[in-house]
Amino acid sequence: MTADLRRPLTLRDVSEASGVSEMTVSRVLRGQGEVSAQTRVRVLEAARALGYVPNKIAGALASQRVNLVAVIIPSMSNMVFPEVMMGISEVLDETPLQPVVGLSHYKPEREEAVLYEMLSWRPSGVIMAGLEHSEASRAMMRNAGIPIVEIMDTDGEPVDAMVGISHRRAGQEMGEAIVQSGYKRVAFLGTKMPLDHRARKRFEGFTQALAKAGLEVVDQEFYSGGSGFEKGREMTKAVLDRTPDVDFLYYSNDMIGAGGLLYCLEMGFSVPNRLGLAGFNGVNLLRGLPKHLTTMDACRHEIGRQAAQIVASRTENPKLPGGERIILTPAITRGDTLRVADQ
Amino acid sequence: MTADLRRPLTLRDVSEASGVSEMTVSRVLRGQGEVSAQTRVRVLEAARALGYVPNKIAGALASQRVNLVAVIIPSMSNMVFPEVMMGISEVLDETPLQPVVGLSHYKPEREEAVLYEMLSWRPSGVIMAGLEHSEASRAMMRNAGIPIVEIMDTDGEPVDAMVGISHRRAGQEMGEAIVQSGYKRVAFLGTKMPLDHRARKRFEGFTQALAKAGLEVVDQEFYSGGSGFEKGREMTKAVLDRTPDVDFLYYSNDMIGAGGLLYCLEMGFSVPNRLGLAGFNGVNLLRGLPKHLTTMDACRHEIGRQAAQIVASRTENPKLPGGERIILTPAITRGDTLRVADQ
DNA sequence: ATGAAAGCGCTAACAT
DNA sequence: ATGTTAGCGCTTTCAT
Repeated sequence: MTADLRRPLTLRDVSEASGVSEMTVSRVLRGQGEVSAQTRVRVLEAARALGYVPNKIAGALASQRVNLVAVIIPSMSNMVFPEVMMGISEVLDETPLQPVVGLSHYKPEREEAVLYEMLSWRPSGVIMAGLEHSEASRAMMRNAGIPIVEIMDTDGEPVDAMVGISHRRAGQEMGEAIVQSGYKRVAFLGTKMPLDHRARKRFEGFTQALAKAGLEVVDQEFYSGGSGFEKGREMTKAVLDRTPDVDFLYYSNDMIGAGGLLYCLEMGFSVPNRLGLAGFNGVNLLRGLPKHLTTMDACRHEIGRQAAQIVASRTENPKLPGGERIILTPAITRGDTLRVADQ
Repeated sequence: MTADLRRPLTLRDVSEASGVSEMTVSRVLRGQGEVSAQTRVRVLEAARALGYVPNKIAGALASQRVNLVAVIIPSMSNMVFPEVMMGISEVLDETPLQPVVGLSHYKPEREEAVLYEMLSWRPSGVIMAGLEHSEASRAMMRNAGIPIVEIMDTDGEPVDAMVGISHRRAGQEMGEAIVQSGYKRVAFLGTKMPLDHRARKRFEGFTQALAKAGLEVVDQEFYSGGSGFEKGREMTKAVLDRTPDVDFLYYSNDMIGAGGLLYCLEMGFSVPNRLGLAGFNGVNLLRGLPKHLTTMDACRHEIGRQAAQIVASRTENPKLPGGERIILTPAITRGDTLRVADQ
């Protein structure tokens, strides 16, 4: 059935096989324009028989339309971005748009290279994690002439639209909850800040909330590299050895928080009375630990949905004004590792 | 600096701004062909000043070359594929090739649609998870005229190249190790089989190994949906309630295995003496649990590297024969949840 | 309802 | 070292 030439098939091949003009074949294959039922069938059969796969490169060049949305995120391996992706996919699945993912590995220069590469394919929109980018990246986004949505973080100025939560506020709220619960000797455990702006902002909001209550972080421990349980254990041990009278551990993500929690339970600490813990992210993978870690949902799924929705709407109706600002409000999941407020 | 027209910039704009022909501008921007240092500088400056981003669509159409590698995997959310992706990226980063990921969500019809979509962009190669595909998918891959590498699994016939491990053999070896250790009443906990061919093959190899020792699986429990600790706990509880005298639990992945392990320890079972456990995958995220789960490394990183290497080599040298078959051999990580052989 | 011509923005191949 | 010409495989636009 399949003609075996060592040349990719073109519309012309389908046209010849079906005896219908290239133009009409194109119309059938795109399901666009008036075509008689009869010719439609002839074309479809010929295309299937030949095993024709349209060349979107030529199509895109001719139509000046590319149904791709560039999604640029730091990493896929830490459980937060896959959930954002799901939200994006859910919404784009209802449209002709398709997400294409690029990874920056938290490096601005890599982010810039990925952005350049993706823009060179002329996507319909860009969804980009974070608000901190190289000046060149910002310039590219400003000049791209397509919807740009910066996601996750809202503490700063987007190039165009933004969807996210205030990480400063998130840190603040957790700090306040901890103060409310009567903890006094609080430690922070997290990623090395320069690498992760959102963690830094949470830390800033957090220390600010403590300061309001006259408290300071009594110890801190930073790491870089993948976050697993073991990292959480090690860091927790380090803090507890160094500062035995600490009474609260605030982790910059749930994964290290969970590792820390397991360590504390093993060491026989009474959680949350002698020692409280909290993480960040609401990783539901972790439900099933001996105790539920207190955490805060970062609204990742909803962020993905809203960002995709903005790109979809603006693609469908390019006259829309742009500059959307959607600030979601995360809530604390109290879990079992923060004692109830003591007044 | 940046000219502000509402039309995407073209090579011609850079050509006019620099007073150099389009062709030479193209050569400079691609770093190809002899160009005097002087004109190179003029072109580069003009391009940067304008904020020109090349149009790869036009470039690809003209050159008939697309430096994209289609990677089609079931999902990103279960920790096994991100590691494969890292292996792929590591190798492709040394080449002009770029991975583009598509997700099948374990559905053959979705896989087919994603493949069609990706092939329509005329990638340089395809890396596809698994050996089981719809007939139409196999036909597309056969006719694509580019390197096709099927990964993860080697129990079957690939369209072109394959890189992976034998999951049947992996199940067998774990079964043999369990028998060796003297366990007699073994249960299996895993995904619903039709959804996951590799889990099914492990199960088949596993039961076969038990059968050789005159044993049968005494209970089994299946689930669908995301694998988290909680699923593992629930399934484990179900099995232990139903079959209290079970002495070994074999899980189809480490995530549910870890949930099960936590449950067993909480319930006070003596692990690995009264009750042994094993998982599959070697998720190093999980190091840091109270006990190391016995598991088997699926060589995911190496699979990614080798697959990418095949695509890279064949892209660089299209005359290579193809049909590569790379079968990796996973090893058991004994951990703390399988008692030592008792002869 | 169908077709013919022109051209999308680049690069291969061939001048010079 | 640089320029010219002719497409790449489609879709847009305009005829019929």
